[in-house]
Amino acid sequence: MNMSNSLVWFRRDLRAFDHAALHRALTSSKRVYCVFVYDSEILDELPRDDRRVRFIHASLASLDAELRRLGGYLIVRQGRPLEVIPALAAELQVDAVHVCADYEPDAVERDARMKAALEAEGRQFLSFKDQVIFEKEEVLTLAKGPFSVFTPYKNAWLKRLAAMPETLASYPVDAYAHAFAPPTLPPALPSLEDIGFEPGEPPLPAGMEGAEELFERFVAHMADYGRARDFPSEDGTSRLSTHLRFGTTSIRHLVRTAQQMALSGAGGTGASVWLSELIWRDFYSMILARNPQIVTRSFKPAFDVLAWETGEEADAMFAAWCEGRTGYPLVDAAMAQLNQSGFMHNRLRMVTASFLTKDLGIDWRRGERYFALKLNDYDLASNNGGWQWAASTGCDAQPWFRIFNPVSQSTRFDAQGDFIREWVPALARLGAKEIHAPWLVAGEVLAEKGVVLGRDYPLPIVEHDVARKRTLERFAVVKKAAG
DNA sequence: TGACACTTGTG
DNA sequence: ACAAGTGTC
Repeated sequence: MNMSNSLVWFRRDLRAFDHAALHRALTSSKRVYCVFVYDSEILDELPRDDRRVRFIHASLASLDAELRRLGGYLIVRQGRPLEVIPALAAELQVDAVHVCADYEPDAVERDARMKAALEAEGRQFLSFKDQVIFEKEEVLTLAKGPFSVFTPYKNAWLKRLAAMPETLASYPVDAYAHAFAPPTLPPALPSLEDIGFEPGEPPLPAGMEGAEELFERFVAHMADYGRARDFPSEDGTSRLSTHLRFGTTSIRHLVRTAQQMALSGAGGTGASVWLSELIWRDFYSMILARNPQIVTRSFKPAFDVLAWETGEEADAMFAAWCEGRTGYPLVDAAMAQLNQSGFMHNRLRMVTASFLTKDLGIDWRRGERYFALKLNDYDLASNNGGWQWAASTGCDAQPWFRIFNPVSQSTRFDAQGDFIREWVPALARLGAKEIHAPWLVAGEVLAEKGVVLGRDYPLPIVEHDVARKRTLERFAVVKKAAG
């Protein structure tokens, strides 16, 4: 016992099991307090019906309930963390503030300032790896350098994990629960209204129970994941991204399960395909941690010379993309899914990102910001990585001359048109033959099914084959510089 | 974690 | 015609 009082500051780790900071605090202190701060600087920017705030709010209730079951409780404050945390640390007379490390550039800077502020008052700021399996220095090339291509990174990652299986060990909480500072008052978490938001339900099952419910359902379908994950109408993905974003589940728990299922054969090939997706998450986290400039610049600097479309017409095109009015049914269905639910299937993130950057010639940063505003699972590292991948400006990017055809993506991955019909009601009566490219269908046939293009559904705002040629020209200027 | 233009091979 | 294969962007 080297400390009397400790404070665990929860950020994107909203759970009370397998938790690095909580485990360390409980095993090193006599009394452990827990706090979450609604960061007013972040909240002020959000719409009053923000789905993620609802998710956080519901997840905090789950976290507080579990902490109380264990004998502790959650303190919830609102304000600027750099003011709230040091003040609370002084009020509770803690020796240390424990956190799980956050690798986003803004968080890294905030935590550095927090550490300085706390140390100036004689307190420690202790940060622990929790939200990734391997941090940026842990998976390196033979020459001890960074990877920038996924496949060799993945191979080295798997090798490293095989050499250090203890990396997946849980950080137990319940066995050390005696160290929780007991609650002095009954639960009194702030309501959504209290923090200035409209009341409402979270967009998906929230909290630790929500994560486990989704995971159990997914595990039962793991064997088919490799195939089903590519078809947006099948709902074959885990849907755990939001839980990974807010730490209502544990990455070690997920990787452990995926690995066991892959080794035992219980998950077919699906388990190892899904494990790859979890490795992508570590990969992009590492890429961002090592290259914080990619938030605003291309990973490959040569691509910063690209002349993206700007001006009024581009703005109108961008608005049409945001609102799902491009005239390409799969793109519009995907944007409707995003706008109405806060989720977008991964296949469609690629399709819509390719459409914005390669068909409309609009800067990937504008699309990245729009996704940041809308996605429940928004994670800077993965979102930036995905956008730069699609725009061909990133590490391990698709070659710039690979341009998705929005119609063939539609016929391949939504062959029957089921996904489009679900999200674009105007096209609900069209058959599989007509729905992918309605502008190619005779007007009388469309009219029979209640569709007049330009009235009930837009004409395409751009011709794909023309746009494709423009994009090849746009990128030709960096052809030599970037290989 | 493509698509396209163009070729050759089949009928 | 049209599938299948190949080089190119």
